[in-house]
Amino acid sequence: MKKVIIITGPTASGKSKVSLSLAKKIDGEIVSADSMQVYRKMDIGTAKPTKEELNEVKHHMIDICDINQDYSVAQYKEQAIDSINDIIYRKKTPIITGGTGLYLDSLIYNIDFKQERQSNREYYEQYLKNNGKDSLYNLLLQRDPDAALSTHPNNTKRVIRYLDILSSFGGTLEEYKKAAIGKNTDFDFNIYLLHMQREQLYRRIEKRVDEMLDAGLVEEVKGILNDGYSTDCNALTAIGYKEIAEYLRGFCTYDEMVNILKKNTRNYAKRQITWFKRYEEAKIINIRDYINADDIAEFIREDVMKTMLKEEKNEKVSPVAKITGILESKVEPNVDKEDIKNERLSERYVKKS
RNA sequence: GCCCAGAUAGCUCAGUCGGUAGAGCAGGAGACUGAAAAUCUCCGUGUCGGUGGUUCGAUUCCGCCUCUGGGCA
Repeated sequence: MKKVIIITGPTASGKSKVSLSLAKKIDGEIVSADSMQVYRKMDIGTAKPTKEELNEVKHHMIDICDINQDYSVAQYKEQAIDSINDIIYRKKTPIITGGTGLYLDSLIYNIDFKQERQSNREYYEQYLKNNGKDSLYNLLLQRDPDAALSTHPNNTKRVIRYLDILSSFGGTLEEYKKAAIGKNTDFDFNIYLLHMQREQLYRRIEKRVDEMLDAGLVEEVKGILNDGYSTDCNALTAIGYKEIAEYLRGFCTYDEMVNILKKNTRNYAKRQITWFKRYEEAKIINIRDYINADDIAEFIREDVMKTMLKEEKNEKVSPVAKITGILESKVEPNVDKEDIKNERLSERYVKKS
């Protein structure tokens, strides 16, 4: 199977540097998995790689659409898969880097977004305006009770999405999901998750926000707004852009804006961490065990080589080894769920020897 | 030095006509399949500043002390 490396982690954990270093070591190319770096002109606030870095290593899925375009996972998945195949065809290794969990999922689980015909989102948005969220939720409750119970009436965005799926798909949401997933991908993903102490991460985030502001983030946002883009654009709901737009409109002071921006970034990082906890196959790299990004990249390079060797061996000796492996990994019956999770987390930690 | 107002959750504060307390923010946990940097859910025990007194019982009333504001000298 074709080896694909994924490097992820919360915002400001240093993904870009590590992937850049790794790409140079193994003659790889980087495929961004970031819902905001796809937009042109949004450079500072999305922590996009610099021009020099973009020249040093080939990057994909960056600067591919305009701010007023509505981009989505469906498009991302298709384009990213094309890029990955192209990279492999040219005998190079794809390195997927980014923190947008949904985009990563679309690749890892090979989610098929092609089964829907057309969107009725606007219809349901209008319905919500006219009848309120409870009525909207009742609509979903009638059409697919399980789908309704899997979300909350207040989450109107998701309620609308589910109604939209059901209106164009036919079956239940469960059936829709089954149809979309479950197919094997052509790729063998090695997932690396950058991790650090929460306190340290928050300090890094705050420092990076200051650096972005020093680098002229306010000017960047001002420029975008002067170009006539509406703040309703999807792209401009990004952290950094929405807060500064508010500040420029005079809704808060500069200092208030900075604090809100830092807080929103912290909260975002926390949500990302929650998402990544689901990647049980991921190897967790505690950055405190390494000297710098280069050191982490070197570890990943060696680790990928090791897993490739192991897989080769397994293919010759294998089935038995694989089966015993499964038999040995029984779960103790009366251990707390939380304990199992913590145990798994610690098992997944990889340290430099 | 004197007068006044405070001292309650990490922060800002509410409250208990005396029966050991609760909001907002911050923070934590979680969900997530075509907006995802989006959207949404759940989570509040803290010597109620210290110390003595009154009382069956004090964070609440009274005294003293400490600290912080603000005013007068």
